[in-house]
Amino acid sequence: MNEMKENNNISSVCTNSMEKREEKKELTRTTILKRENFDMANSSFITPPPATTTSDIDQMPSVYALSTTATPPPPLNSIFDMMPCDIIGGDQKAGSLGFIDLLDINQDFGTAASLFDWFAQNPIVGSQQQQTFVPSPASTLPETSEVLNNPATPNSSASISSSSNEAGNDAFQQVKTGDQEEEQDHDKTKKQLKPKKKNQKRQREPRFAFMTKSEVDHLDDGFRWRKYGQKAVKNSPYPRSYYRCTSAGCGVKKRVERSSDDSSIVVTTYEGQHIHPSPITPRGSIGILTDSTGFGAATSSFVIPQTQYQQHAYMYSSSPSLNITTSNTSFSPTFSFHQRRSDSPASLLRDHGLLQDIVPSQMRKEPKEE
DNA sequence: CGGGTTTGACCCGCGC
DNA sequence: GCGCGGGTCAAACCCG
Repeated sequence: MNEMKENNNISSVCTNSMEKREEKKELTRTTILKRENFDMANSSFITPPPATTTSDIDQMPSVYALSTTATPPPPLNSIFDMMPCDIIGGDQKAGSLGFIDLLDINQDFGTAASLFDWFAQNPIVGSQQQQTFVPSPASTLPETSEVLNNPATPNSSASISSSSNEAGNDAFQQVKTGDQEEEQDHDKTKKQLKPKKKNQKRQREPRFAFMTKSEVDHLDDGFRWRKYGQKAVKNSPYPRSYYRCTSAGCGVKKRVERSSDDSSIVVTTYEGQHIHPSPITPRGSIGILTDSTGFGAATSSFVIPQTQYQQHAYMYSSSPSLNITTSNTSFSPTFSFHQRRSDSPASLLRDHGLLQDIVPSQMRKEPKEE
């Protein structure tokens, strides 16, 4: 109970105190993460090496990578090596993010103004499918990466069907086709539908997770969220918070929790797709921006859980001299906090904090427009 | 008073 | 079948 209280305090501080948020904005680094099977319950995917002072924000940029073996994977050689992004498919055991569906991220996000837009434009690749994750010549974590072990999907945007994740894909399709009402009803009349569920496996929308090095639990991503639940996470001193988009008809949810191993890392999981622009921003506030020039800022912290059996984690220092591959299929997963009210703490964050670190300056100058 | 948060209870799926 | 744990509900509470 006391533990819960403490956790609540953590959460409250982060979500309620604008001043605190503003105060901590500089301590925030955001990362989309790429992971195959991240066991959220165990939160074991990150174990910062002792030698590294993860608490020292100034130490960033840094890269977390994982390996199932005791042998540290080779250093990351290109931006692709730490390309983070995943889609977590539906139809999964709640809470356990095993069998995460990966999306072929070797694609051009250029036409998508937001992750959600991108989702809408690109089919999901099921978990049983292959992912062309990192076309990096310096394939890191070869022994651990299912991505690398799996044959790459030649045409990422082609394959949708998934043996085990059709439910998830279907859910996604529903979103794509504007069939949100069913999902909404599914939520709102859940209890009424219970009898049905006996025969019908619960469908989950694709999920997208990213990790943020931040002391702020609930990052302001431009959308308005209502917290509808909080649960203690097994084997973690930190609770998991559940949020739902407050926009009418929008069933997007997100979960926020801290890594038990590294309290400075926040794992945010989005589920579903917004059917509306951000109430604060003209477009979805989370923007995937194509950056063929690489990470100009190169100061982000990339957390890359790589494997299903994460047992070891290694940290690499990413340097500005990263070998950035500049193919037209490359993209830099960055979070773009678009236009917002100038007096909002988020704007401060954008202007002086996180954004500067994670979004190359040129991209900040001209946000994607449609 | 409306909207957001907290929190205990409940539901459900899964593993044993 | 049972227990566990994640996810959700909803009443109570808080706050501006």
